[in-house]
Amino acid sequence: MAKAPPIDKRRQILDAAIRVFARQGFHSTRVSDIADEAGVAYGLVYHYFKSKDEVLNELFIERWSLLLTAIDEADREGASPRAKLEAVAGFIVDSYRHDPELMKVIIVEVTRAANSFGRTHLPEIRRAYDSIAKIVADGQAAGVFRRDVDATFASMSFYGAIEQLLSGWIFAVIPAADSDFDQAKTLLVTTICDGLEPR
Amino acid sequence: MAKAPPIDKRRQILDAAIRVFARQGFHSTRVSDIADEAGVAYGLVYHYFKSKDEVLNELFIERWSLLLTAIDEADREGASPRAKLEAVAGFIVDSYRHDPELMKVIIVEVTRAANSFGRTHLPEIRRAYDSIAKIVADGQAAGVFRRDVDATFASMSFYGAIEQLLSGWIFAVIPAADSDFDQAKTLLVTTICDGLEPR
DNA sequence: AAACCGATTGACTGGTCAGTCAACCAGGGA
DNA sequence: TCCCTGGTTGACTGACCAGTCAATCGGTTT
Repeated sequence: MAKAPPIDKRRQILDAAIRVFARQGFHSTRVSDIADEAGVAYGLVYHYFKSKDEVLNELFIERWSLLLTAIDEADREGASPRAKLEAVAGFIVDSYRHDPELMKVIIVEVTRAANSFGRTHLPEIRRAYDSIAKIVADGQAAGVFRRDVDATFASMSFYGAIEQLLSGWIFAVIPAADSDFDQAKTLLVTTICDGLEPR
Repeated sequence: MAKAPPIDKRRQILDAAIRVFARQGFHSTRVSDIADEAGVAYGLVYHYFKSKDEVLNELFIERWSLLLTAIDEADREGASPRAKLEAVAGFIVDSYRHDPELMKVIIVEVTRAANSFGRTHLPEIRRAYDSIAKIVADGQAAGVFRRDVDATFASMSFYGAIEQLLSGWIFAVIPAADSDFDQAKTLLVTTICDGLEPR
C-alpha cells in the first residue's frame, strides 16, 4: 500500500529548487528549470506543490524553524548572555558554511525580499528578532549589558550585522575562507557584546 | 528653441515611480501604473527612459551618489573616527526620515535585492562599504579602534546594522517615531564604536 | 487477468505586460 | 499662413510562463 518513491521525488524537487534558486534567483527561475534540474517532468512539480511559491515557502519554513529552535536552545542552555549570542551567531554562520546555497536562497529570496516573501513570512522572521531581543533584555536585567540601549534595537543591529556578513560572502564582497567564518563569529560577538557592556 | 516642459515631465515620472515602487514593489509595478500615477501617457515613460529598469536605476544612482558624497565628506571633515561614523549613520537615518518612500525603494529594490538590481549596482554599493572600512582602518591606525577586528568586517557590520534598522522601520517591525530615529543614531555609534574600542 | 489507483508525463492555454510605433498636437520660425 | 520639430498619446503585438489536464505508466489487489 505505502510506497517508497513519493518522498524521494518530493525531496529531489526541493533540492533541485535550492540549486536553481541559488543560481538564477527565484524570480527568473521557471518551473521547468526546477523540473529539469530534478530530472523530473514539469507536471510533477505541481503534483507535490500547489505552486512555485509553495516550493520556496517549504524551503524557508524547513530551515527557519531550525534557526528558531537553535535560538531557543541557545537561550535555554547558554550560560552568559554573551555565550547565548555567540551560539546564535555561530549557528547562522555554520548554517551558511554547511549549505551556502540554501542560505543564499533563504536570505536573498525571503529574509531580504521584504516585498514578496519576506512579507508573507514576517511573523516567523520577527520571532527570531524577538528571541534575540529577549536574550539581550535578560542580559540587561542581569546587569551584564547596559540598559540605555533598547533591546529591540540591539537585536536588530546584531541580526543585521550577521546577515550583512552572509550577504558579503554570498556575493563575494568579502573573503569566505574557513578562517573568515571563525573570525566572523568572534567578531560579531566581540564587537556587539563589548559595545553592549555597561560603561 | 529650448522649452521648459521636458525636465518637468521626466521628474514627474521619477517621483511617481518612487511612490508606486514604494507602494507595490518594483516587480509588481506595471509601467502603466507609473504613467497613471504621473498623470502621463504610457508611451511617454519610454520617451524619457529606455526601460522600466532604467527608471529604477536612475532613482538609485541619484540617491546613492549623495550617500557616497556624504560619506566622503564625513571622512574629510569629521574630527574623530567616531564622529565620522556618527555622521554616516546620521546621514542615512536622516535620509530615511526625510524621504522614507525613496529610501524604501533603494533598500528593498536595490541594496537588498542582491539578485536583480543589487547585482548590477554592486560596484557602487561596495564603494560605500569601502569608504566606511577606510574610516575604521584609519581609526585603527590612530589607535582609537582595536586592531584585532578586520576593518572590512566592521564596516559590513556597521552598515548591516543600519540597514536592518531601516528595514525594521520600513516594515513596521520596530517603532518609527522621531525619538526613535535619534535614539537609533546614538545607539548605532555607541554600540559599534564602544565595541570597537581597544581593550 | 482485469480492474484499480496513485505517480508521472508534457502539450497546451489563458493571461499578463514590456516595449513599439504610427498618429497627433502645439508652438516657433520662415 | 504653413511647415517643421519634438513632445505626447495609447492601441497593439510578441514573448513569456504559471498552472491545467487528459493521457500513460507501473505496481497491487482481487
